[in-house]
Amino acid sequence: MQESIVEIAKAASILKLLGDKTRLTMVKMLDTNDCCVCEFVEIFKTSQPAISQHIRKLKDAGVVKETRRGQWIIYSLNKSSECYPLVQNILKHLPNQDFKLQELEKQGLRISCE
Amino acid sequence: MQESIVEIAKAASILKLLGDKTRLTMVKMLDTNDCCVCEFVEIFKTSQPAISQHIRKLKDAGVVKETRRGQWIIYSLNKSSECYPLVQNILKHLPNQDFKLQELEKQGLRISCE
DNA sequence: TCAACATATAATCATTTGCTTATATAATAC
DNA sequence: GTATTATATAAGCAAATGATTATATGTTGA
Repeated sequence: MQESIVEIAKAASILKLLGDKTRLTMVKMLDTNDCCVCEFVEIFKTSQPAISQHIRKLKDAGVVKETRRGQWIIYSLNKSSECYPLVQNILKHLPNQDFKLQELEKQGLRISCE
Repeated sequence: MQESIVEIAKAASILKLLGDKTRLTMVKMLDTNDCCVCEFVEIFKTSQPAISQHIRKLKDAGVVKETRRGQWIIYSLNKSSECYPLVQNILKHLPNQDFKLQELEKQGLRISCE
C-alpha cells in the first residue's frame, strides 16, 4: 500500500484534483463511507451541478467509482486505481470528517438514499 | 513522520501547490538535493521569472526555505514545516528525478552555483 | 404514460493561474 | 563606482477553473 510509484505528470494531476477543499473533503468522507450526490449537496451547501462536476473530475481520474442503486448513484473510492495508494497516504493526514454525515443524520436528511 | 494531521483547508492548499508538474518536480528534486534558481531555469527550459514565481508560492506556503550563498539563493525543503510529513509521504510515490541534475552536470551547467 | 425525483450535461461568467516581457534589487568582480 | 550575474517583482494576457442557471437523461411509482 505504501510504496507505489506514480509518474510525475499523473501524480500532479491527482494532487491538483485533491487540491480543492470540496473535493478533498469528499474523498476523505468516501474513505469511511460511500455517499450519494444528494448527501454531498446537503453537506457542502452548494448546487447539485457543482457537486456533479466535482465528482465527474474525480471519476474521470479514476479516484472514485459509481454504482447505481435505483435512482441513486452511490460513489465510493476506487481501490483498484493505480493511484489509490497515493490517495490513501494523503488521506491519513486529514482529520476525520464523519461528523458531517452524523450531522446530516441528525437532521434526518440521510435517510433519503437508503 | 507518518501520522501528522493537517487541517483540511491547509492540506488542500498544499496539494494544489504540488498539483503542478513543474512545482512537484522541483520539490521532488529538493528532496535529494538543494538547488538554486538557475538550475531550475535550465532544467525546466522556462523563463527565470516563471521559476521565481513557482518558488515564491512554495516559500509562502512554507514548503521550501531559502539560504543566500553569495549571489546565489539556495533552496531546500523546509523540514520543520507543519506539512513536511504530508509532503514527504507524497514524494515517496514519485520517481526519483536525480537524472535531471546529472544531465545538467554533463553539460557543465551545474558548476555555476558552487 | 406521466409526474416526481436524482443526477448529468451544457452554456455562461467571474476568478484564478501561469506564462511572458520589462524592470528592480542585490551581490560580486573589476 | 560600474558592469555583470542572480534573483525578485510588476504588469499584462490567454487559458483553466469553479460556480451558476437552464435543460437533458434516467429511474421509480401511481
